[in-house]
Amino acid sequence: MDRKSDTKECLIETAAGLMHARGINRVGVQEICVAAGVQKGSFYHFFKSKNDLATAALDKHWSDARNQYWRLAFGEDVAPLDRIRRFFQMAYFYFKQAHDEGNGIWGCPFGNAALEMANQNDSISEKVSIVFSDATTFLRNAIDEAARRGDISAQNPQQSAESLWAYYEGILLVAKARRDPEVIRRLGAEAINFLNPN
Amino acid sequence: MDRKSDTKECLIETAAGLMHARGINRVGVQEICVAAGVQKGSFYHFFKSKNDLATAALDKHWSDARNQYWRLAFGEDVAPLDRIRRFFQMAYFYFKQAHDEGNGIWGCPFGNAALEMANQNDSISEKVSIVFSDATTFLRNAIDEAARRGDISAQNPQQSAESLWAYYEGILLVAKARRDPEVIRRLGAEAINFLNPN
DNA sequence: TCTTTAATTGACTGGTCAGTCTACATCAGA
DNA sequence: TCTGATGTAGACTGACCAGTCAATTAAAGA
Repeated sequence: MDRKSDTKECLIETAAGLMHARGINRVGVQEICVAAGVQKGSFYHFFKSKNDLATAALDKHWSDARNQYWRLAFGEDVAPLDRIRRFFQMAYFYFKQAHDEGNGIWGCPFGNAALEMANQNDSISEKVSIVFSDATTFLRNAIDEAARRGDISAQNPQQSAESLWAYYEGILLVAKARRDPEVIRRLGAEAINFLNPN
Repeated sequence: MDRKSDTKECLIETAAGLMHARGINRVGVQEICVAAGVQKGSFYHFFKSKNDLATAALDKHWSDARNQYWRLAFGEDVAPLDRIRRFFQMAYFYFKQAHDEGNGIWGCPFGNAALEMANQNDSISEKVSIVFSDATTFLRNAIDEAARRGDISAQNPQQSAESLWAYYEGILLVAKARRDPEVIRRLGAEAINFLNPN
């Protein structure tokens, strides 16, 4: 069934882009259908609701980010603290490029969705929660390894990882609010201070 | 003109509450009017648009928070680093209480508005930007004083202040996403690590 | 009292949007 | 070739919503 996966995949990709750019609530099903070259009837053949599609779009965002972004940043070719530094640098490059190409700063799709849909849609909130945990684990692993090497003395590695994640989300929020990618570069460089490296 | 200020003020207060709880876009003019006991025509007598009211609501949020919250937290009765600690603790108590009363965790009204209205409404974005700068100044002043006292060695106090603010926004975002006020307590306690106190 | 301005009322407009429904097309397997 | 499942098409429904408008009332100054 090529048609099925084509149409469905196309809807998810289109929605992922539009919803990241403008927010879930501010993109219509009609608009997604037109952009994807799909009729409304087909849309509701594959998805039982718009939130269903939004959840699928978040899934796609995460699997993409995980493979093309996180795995690279946290590759074991450099020391663990450098992986964290690289993660924040890559975030800067990514958003700087998007900004220079004329798109605004869209921020973190999961953070955006969390704020937009909190207390409104459970399946999306759950998805965001899972992504947050998954992301924190990447940071946690690097922190653990850094502690094992003696690069830092981590009293509470899990909490440090959660703190770094919150910091990352905060940086993206401020950068989006100020429409200034340099925020990510400047504040991202401070991230490692959190861990009080030796 | 008592009527004028009464009706207008009532609309602003009602809108501030509803919009904080559910987001600007998800509250209708009609709903605000009903909750405030005001007719639609009166609404548009005082405000030229819904965004106009939203901006006024943010103004009220900030003047309230500034007077009842920030001034208290950053009172000079304690050492500057303790003011920052107190600020994060007060945030925890505030959101914990709201959570226990059955309201969800609504997060920071300015961060919420920033993400919701970014690339959509300039007057709201500008307002948020001003509030962010103002908030950062509170943190900046405390950091400067701490550095003067030798409690910390601040190489770049402005950047440290911005980092702390981003961290605060990130904490509230994660707490809202996870619907867990304890996030604010746990991660808030780490905030001061950023400044590498002596 | 008369006049002008401020405030209020609530029906109405035009538009948007999520989701439905019925009819039709395609295709795989029997 | 027939059949049933899968997918496509797009008009339609009903709800909602921001903003308008003409008519009315209240207050304020001369």
